[in-house]
Amino acid sequence: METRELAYFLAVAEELHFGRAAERLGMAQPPLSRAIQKLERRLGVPLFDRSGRGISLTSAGEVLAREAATVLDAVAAATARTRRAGRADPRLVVALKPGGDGGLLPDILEAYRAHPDAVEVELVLCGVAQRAQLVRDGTADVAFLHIPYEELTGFDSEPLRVEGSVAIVPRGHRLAGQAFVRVAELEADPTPLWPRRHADINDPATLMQLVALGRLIAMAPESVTPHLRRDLVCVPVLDGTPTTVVLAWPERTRSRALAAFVRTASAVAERLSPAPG
Amino acid sequence: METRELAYFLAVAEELHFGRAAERLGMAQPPLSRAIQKLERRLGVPLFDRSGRGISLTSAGEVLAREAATVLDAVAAATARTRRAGRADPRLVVALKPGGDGGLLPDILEAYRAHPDAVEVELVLCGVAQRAQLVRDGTADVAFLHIPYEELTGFDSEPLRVEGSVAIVPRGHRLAGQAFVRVAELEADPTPLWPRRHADINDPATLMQLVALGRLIAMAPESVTPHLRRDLVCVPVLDGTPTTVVLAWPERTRSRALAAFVRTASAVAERLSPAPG
DNA sequence: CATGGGCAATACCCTGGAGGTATGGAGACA
DNA sequence: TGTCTCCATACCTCCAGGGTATTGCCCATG
Repeated sequence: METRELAYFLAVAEELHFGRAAERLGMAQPPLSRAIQKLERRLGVPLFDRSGRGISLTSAGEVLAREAATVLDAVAAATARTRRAGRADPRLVVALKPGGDGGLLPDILEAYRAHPDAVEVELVLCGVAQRAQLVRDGTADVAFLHIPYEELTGFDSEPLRVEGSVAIVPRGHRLAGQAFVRVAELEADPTPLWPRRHADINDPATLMQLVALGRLIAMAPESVTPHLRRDLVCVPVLDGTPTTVVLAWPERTRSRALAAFVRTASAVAERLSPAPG
Repeated sequence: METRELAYFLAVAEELHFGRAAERLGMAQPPLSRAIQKLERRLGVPLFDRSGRGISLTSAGEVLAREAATVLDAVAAATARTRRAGRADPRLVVALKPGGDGGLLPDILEAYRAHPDAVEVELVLCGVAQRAQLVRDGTADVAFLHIPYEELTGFDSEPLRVEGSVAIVPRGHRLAGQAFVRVAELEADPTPLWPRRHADINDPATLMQLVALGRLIAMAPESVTPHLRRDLVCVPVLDGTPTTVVLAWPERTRSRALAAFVRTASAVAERLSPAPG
């Protein structure tokens, strides 16, 4: 099976219409029909039900749609990773969201620089959704992810640090003076608790603004504390879900530079915090 | 990048010789050379060092070799899974080694049969090395694996049961009467302890024969006990590494039949043992 | 029931590129 | 320096993948 055929198939599977799929692929409909027929003949299995008006995926077709997407992702990642490995200056691309390193990054970078296998480190600061994607598609080598907020499917990983939860409230807030709170207290408050009820806010600045205005109370890993606006304060949440900061990289990857980075990061995390993972 | 090109590249990367690679691929050397050149041009990156006598992989080439293997495995798996999904009678193929189900399989099968999404279950009994491979390459849907003896890389999994370790010794052995032993005692014994020092024995019959002859002491999960030869006995190892029996299936897979099987197995395991995972 | 429209399949042609053969050319080693 | 090895280049062939024109089938609609 050639990747071209898989791309053709996936286009038809998504459009469920040979004509539109062909247009999307920049080709005519008949060769596309033939390519799919050929694929079906080779696999010995029908992929589409063509019963009159419109087509639909057979169960085999549904399986192949999934698999084809996997393969095409892997091919795209292979291209990106190979290209990057071929650049003259070897670099390690690290993806993280601002403040998403649990405060460990400066020490990790300093310790890593001393390592014999170390290469230049490039930091990519990005939003929450892109981070894992950047590693999956080969743009980045490794990312700081937060469990349980992000999926580790398809990654190898190394836990670095476990963080407790804090509630973020305006400086003058009723809870601001307390030594700690519990989740139940926060939920009892008339102010909505993020991310329990407002999972659709993805921009931290917006979120913090809403907190400052008293429209929300936010819960976050304790490492956000140093980066917080001055008009907000943190209160530890005793029974909040702990967050684990992990380094995640693609399975089967084992460049010396990456291995050194992971080992350094792990050592730094262990040195800086009593109980890592 | 077409899969054909990746296969070509991988052949050359493995042989490190265009002539031999071409022979292996059943083609002439010049078109192979050209195909690789084209690939290098498209990627914008040299994949081989061609400095006189012999060739070698560049660092980009090493990356692509890994990635190409991943892609080709994914393509092979896609073919196998699609073909199997297209067969008239839907089946769930379960791979396990004899006795590798932790004694759970009969109950799981019985419970599964009652499930609305259940399909015919086909059991593939196989050796330890093939089990994960069968799932990876799409021949099987799901396998019973043993942690930490087997890698879960690339799989989703569900832990079913945690088992203690037992030492296997001949019936008349010095340790046979004891209520339990510790690893240190076993290591102190002049008889070599498997798998610590004899990891190269893969055939259980051979292994058991060696144990019966007093040439080895074997450590294994406790669920081997019912299948043991009558001339051997088990002694619990108090501080032996516990084994977790898990169900493992390919990431991103979610057929109804498989989901039903996993959920059933998990429920059965929870019912039969106090503390699963 | 007849007709028209939408859409995939078929028929037929054409071109680019994959593959083959012959040969060149650059190191390595005697 | 000559020769051997092995990859690259030159040149040719042919087929597979792509295009255009058309048919065939199903369904909707009057």
